[in-house]
Amino acid sequence: MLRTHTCGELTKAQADKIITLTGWVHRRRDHGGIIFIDLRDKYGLTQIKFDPDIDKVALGEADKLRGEWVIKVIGKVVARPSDMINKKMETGEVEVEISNLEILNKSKTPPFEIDEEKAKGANEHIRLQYRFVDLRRQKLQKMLKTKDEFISYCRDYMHNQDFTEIQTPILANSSPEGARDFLVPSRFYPGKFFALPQAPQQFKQLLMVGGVDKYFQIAPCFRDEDTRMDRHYGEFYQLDMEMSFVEQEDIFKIMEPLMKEVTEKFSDKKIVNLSEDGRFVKIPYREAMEVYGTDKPDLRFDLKIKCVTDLVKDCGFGVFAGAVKNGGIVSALKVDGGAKFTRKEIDELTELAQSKDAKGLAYIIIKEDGTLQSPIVKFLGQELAEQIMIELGAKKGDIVFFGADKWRVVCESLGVVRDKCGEKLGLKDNKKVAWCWIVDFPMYDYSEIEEGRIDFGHNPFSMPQGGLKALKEKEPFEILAYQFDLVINGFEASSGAIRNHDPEIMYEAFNIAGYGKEEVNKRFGAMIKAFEYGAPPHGGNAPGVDRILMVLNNWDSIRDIYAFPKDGNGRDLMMNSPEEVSDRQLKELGIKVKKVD
RNA sequence: GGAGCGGUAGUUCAGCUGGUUAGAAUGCCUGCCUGUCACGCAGGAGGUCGCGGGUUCGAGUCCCGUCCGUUCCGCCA
Repeated sequence: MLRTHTCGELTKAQADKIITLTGWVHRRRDHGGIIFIDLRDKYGLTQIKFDPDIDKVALGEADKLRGEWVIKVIGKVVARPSDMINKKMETGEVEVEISNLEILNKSKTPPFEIDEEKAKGANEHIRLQYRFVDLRRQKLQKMLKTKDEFISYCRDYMHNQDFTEIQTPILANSSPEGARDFLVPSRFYPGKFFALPQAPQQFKQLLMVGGVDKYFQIAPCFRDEDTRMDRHYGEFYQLDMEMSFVEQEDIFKIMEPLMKEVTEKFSDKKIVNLSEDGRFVKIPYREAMEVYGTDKPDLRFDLKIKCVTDLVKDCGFGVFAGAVKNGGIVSALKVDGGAKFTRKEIDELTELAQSKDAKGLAYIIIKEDGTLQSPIVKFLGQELAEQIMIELGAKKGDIVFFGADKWRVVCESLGVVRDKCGEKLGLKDNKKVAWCWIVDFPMYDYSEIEEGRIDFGHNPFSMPQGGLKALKEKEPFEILAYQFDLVINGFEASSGAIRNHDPEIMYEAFNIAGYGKEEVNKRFGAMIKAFEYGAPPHGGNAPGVDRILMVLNNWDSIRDIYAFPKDGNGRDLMMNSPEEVSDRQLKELGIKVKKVD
């Protein structure tokens, strides 16, 4: 080792020892006759000092030291007198009087400062270009460590539950998950392509057929979709797991203790909103949509949407009565203390609702004197308006928002309004974690692409509740699936399902969505074939490692959780990828690139 | 693909209804300083105000176009 100690460990216990430290020049305070330098490494900061005029030979260019130079120093640990102890510093009760200095590497001045306070202001674009410098920041060092401990904790837990970690192929084939694939051209078979897995879905199910019984993997997943604050471009990691001979509840019972433990271990948050028996709350999809306006509700706060269709279906207000007449619904969201919203704030909420296709956002404010202020009361009539307020339990100082439209539009538009109000009123308490399961997702949904077509609601491999009988007898949109999501503070942490392991049910399920037998055989041949050879009932899920860590640690962006993240536009600014490749490589793969200007 | 916001010193930003030589903080460079710890003090360098066009006596500021960044929607577990 080049060093005897790290910059984070010296205390007065080592006083008078001769030691060697290495690290980066973090900060320099030059007093002429004495120079102080905070030397930094992963472990902390230690103040070293020297008189640049003494022993010029041993100290060499000590007086030229600049920020981020890498140095090695030999010196004596000195206990500081009591009035010079720096309590803000872990190593503040000592300093090192150096007698020898070696410059291991010089550094240009980085384009931003490493100092935690100053660095966080710097533009992400430039920090990503210099990620190797940015990683020196304490926050990112901590992130790498936390992520390592988190993954290691999950591994231990799964192993203790008798799960086997198995690596599934990275070079796989295009899958039906719904996202855009990353394609990898095949050299042996020009014109054919591998796809990077969007999830190891098919492989893990095949492992169940293979008798593995309990599988897990910290699995890389690849999706070529646009980024978001909680969606990293290209690749992300899931704690992917699957088990045989289980029902939905068995999966919950494996996952819940782990999620509780990691919440306690990796955050300073308190778990709220558990059900009476200490379990995670389960909310059916339909209820989640109607009450919270989303399938990933933030349950840290209690704002609820209530259906008022029956109250207003015959009222004189055309917007409400008309919506009901057209088969839609009318719902209301009471926001306690929302009367203080300004006109501008209400306009912003209206725009938000409109982003989910609402035509507008009606509201009634109950002023402090008890009168109702609203553009719609004159249409509703005073009596009905008051009746609605009573029904909702609205009081002075509250505001009530209304949605009147098709079911989905009403739910989703009031859902985004609910979420925004929670944020505006400070109800999203960072000291709380609200986990919940969303269960009973519909098996099918209307296609958004093609009018009148039936599409899979979520994952096509889920088992329909009621099995083949339900598929044959029920209206497609009435059929529920053993399909569930795990939600944390308004973020989807995981989705999972009991799978469809029966070829006959599988063909029928796909048939309803308009896929013939041949097409199913062609696209999922391996799975169907495997299911014809004794597939056990099985199910599983796959919590997103990065996203859960992001929520637990209050990190603002999923990009904070990666050592080398892509930027918001899917580029690696440091490595400059993606990049053009040589003509030779393209030729070998039989690929011609059309130049786009 | 659509919408909002933004682009001024290495970095983070200010710059009003258009008006002399475009500022601050921090960083950087030089000098002084033996107790600082976000050291201090004095001095200095550093700008094609993203780019192109227009309006105007005059544009960082107004208008149009364009590029880039960012967040959201679409998309996506």
